[in-house]
Amino acid sequence: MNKVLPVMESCSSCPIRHRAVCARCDEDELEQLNQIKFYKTYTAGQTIAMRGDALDVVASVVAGTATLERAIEDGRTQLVGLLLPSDFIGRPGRDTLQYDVTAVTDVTLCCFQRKPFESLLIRIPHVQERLLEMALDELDAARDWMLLLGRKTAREKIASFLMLIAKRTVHPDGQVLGDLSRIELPISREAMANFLGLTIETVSRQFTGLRKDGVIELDGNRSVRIPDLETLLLESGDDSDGGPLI
Amino acid sequence: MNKVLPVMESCSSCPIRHRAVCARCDEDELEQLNQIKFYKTYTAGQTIAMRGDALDVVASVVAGTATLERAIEDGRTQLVGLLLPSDFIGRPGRDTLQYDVTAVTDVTLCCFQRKPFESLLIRIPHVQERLLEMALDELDAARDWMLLLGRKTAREKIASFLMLIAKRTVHPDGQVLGDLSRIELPISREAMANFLGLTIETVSRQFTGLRKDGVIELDGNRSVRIPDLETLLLESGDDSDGGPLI
DNA sequence: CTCTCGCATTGACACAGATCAACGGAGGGT
DNA sequence: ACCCTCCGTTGATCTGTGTCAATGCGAGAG
Repeated sequence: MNKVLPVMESCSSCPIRHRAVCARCDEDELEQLNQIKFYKTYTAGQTIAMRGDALDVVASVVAGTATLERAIEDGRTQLVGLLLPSDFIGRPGRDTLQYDVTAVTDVTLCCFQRKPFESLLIRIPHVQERLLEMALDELDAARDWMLLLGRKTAREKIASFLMLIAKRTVHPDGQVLGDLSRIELPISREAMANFLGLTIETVSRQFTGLRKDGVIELDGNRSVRIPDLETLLLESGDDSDGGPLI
Repeated sequence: MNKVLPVMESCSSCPIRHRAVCARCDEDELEQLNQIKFYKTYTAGQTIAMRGDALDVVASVVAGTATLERAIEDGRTQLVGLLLPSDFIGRPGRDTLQYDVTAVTDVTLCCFQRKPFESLLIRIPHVQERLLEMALDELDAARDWMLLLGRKTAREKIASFLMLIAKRTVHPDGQVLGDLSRIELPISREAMANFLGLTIETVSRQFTGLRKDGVIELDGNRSVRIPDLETLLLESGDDSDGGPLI
């Protein structure tokens, strides 16, 4: 757990700075936020919260990966969100959770009791504004995912997922963490299947297909090298126009 | 267009009351909102806005149905939102649109110039709060739809869609508009297919299937009678536990 | 070192839904 | 009345992905 410390360090100066919630906070406001924050850690596989639970905290992911999922009784499961460092969990103004939250690796959360956090929002309106912006970003992401789930082929789904992970392999402050052409998959084949609306077998087959076609190279199960990001983008079925790749 | 007037009437007292944005507005605040609002109408089939357009207004649907959709170049299209009366279009803080907005029937919008609306938000913070709440509602809806797109069968998708329309066949103030067991489909088979991630042929076949099994009765193409809502819910694959049907 | 256990891969086959194609029926213009 | 067009339905067939089953493989325990 040592390697997460630097991130926690940065977190301690402003608890949810990762997504620039507090970009405009002054010293006094930061101090107020710091007073109500605390850290909590979970081990891989542990349930963080379940659907229907009372939601008395909001939190931001400091380290590790968690999933947000929705299931039907017969076992079918859909991953509706992938929570990577800097992502936000829980909502002011909501008192129950709609989804199951699970730690897929060891996870460190920076938490706030919801009630004090909400009162703070009233005093610091630009944080409220920022929360709306974050919610709208998530809404856009969810809608893009709807296009993927409803209209893309298995191969395009895998390519899109790899692009997503590549894009997220950057530090919150904008710096690229490592070589983009080598990414570490944060989740298992099963979680990917549930994220993409596929089965593990199909996920596996598509990985082999992309490997045989030279689009990706596999190094173990969790490490993927991407010789050419542009080729992968082409495979993802997304519009290639407009804007830089990352 | 005569029949929409009553709704516009109610809208004129508070422009976006439909989703209770202004539930807590006092007379003065309502007056401020009324000063910057105006109405705009579109005819069936007309494009309201396209992806990438500058977004200089926000609006609420007063009458009619519009769709929010995302497409890839090869023609594949996914409907990412269905806009019924009381729904909100456009976002404060965003200046371009991410999706195509199309009127599928004649549509009346109650619009606000975005900039004045945003300045108003600063002066009326509880409206900002309400916007966050609305965004989170939409996020939940989008995530539920992800489960449908990724994991449900064609029959379940159709049943879920019918349940959604049945649920929305209520007046914003909570009163049921008509008999819930008879619903009018607001969109064509093609739009349904794009909403559910299916083809028109499959949509058609599932309708016939549900009709033959006595789950629904069809009266023309756009009118559906539901003898037993509970049966339909069962077909939709949703958890039947918890809460009233509507 | 070997045994196990959990995850991933691969193969054979089945099937839901897509695709291709023909037909029907309502509405609107002339 | 007629035709024409658009939309929906139905049928025949194809195919991508799911299902079932066997095998591989790395990590941790003993």
